[in-house]
Amino acid sequence: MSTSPSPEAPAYPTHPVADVHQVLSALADPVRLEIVRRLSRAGGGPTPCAHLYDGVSKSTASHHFKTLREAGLTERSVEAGQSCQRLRVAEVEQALPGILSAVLRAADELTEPQ
Amino acid sequence: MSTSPSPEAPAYPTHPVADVHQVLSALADPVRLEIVRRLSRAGGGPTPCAHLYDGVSKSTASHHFKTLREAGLTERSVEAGQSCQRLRVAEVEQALPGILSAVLRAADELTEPQ
DNA sequence: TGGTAAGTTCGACGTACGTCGAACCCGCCC
DNA sequence: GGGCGGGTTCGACGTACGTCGAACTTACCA
Repeated sequence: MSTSPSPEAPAYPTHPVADVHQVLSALADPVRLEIVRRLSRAGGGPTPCAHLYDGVSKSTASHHFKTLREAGLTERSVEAGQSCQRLRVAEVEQALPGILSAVLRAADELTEPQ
Repeated sequence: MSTSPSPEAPAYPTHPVADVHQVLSALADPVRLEIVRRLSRAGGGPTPCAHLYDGVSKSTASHHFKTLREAGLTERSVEAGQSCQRLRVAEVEQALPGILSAVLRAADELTEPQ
């Protein structure tokens, strides 16, 4: 009752897209870049956390999710009881035109040298 | 060996453009981003080191120049006795299409908010 | 032949960052 | 109800990074 003032308490607020420096720092870490890449592959929809990383512990991954959210690159939601992240493609493209797509392309070419 | 083995000893070799991670890291530092911005403003030609930074010591600036060179973003030359840096626009654009221009644009808009 | 100015290199130092395990929370479903 | 799997938070720890001043090199100039 008195505990929750609003029906949906937003414990994980969506941040505005941060400045170039912070966004570049967020994207510069290999683990985070991979998360963003998978999010992009997922077609822009909310994706369960567990599908987004390999090789690091849950706590480390959670920390990276937080960093990405604070840079405004992703937002959190809960779908069917699972915590999910979504890439804010449109918002990021508007704030920092071209950066996300260029970085994603470069990352893809690194992975698939073709 | 007191003498140089080759007539033109390249003490400061030009590096190939590094991978996305290293380039993003290089660009993520505010001091380095400013250096790159000024280099870009200079029209792509070699620019004396002293014109490229404010607020940090010479040794710190020299360290940042080295980081940029190792990421393949810049190269060093000597013009009229002065040490100069040049932005490798074409090479970076070919290796990582769109990234440099997008970052530069975002940095400019940060500095000149329209 | 000094002297000065510009750059680089070399430690040193403090802070920020990535990483982990443990503890905790929350929904599910046996 | 009790256990379980997925996430988050909280220290703690080690390393990487940005910063500086001092020392050194080189080039230029009086």
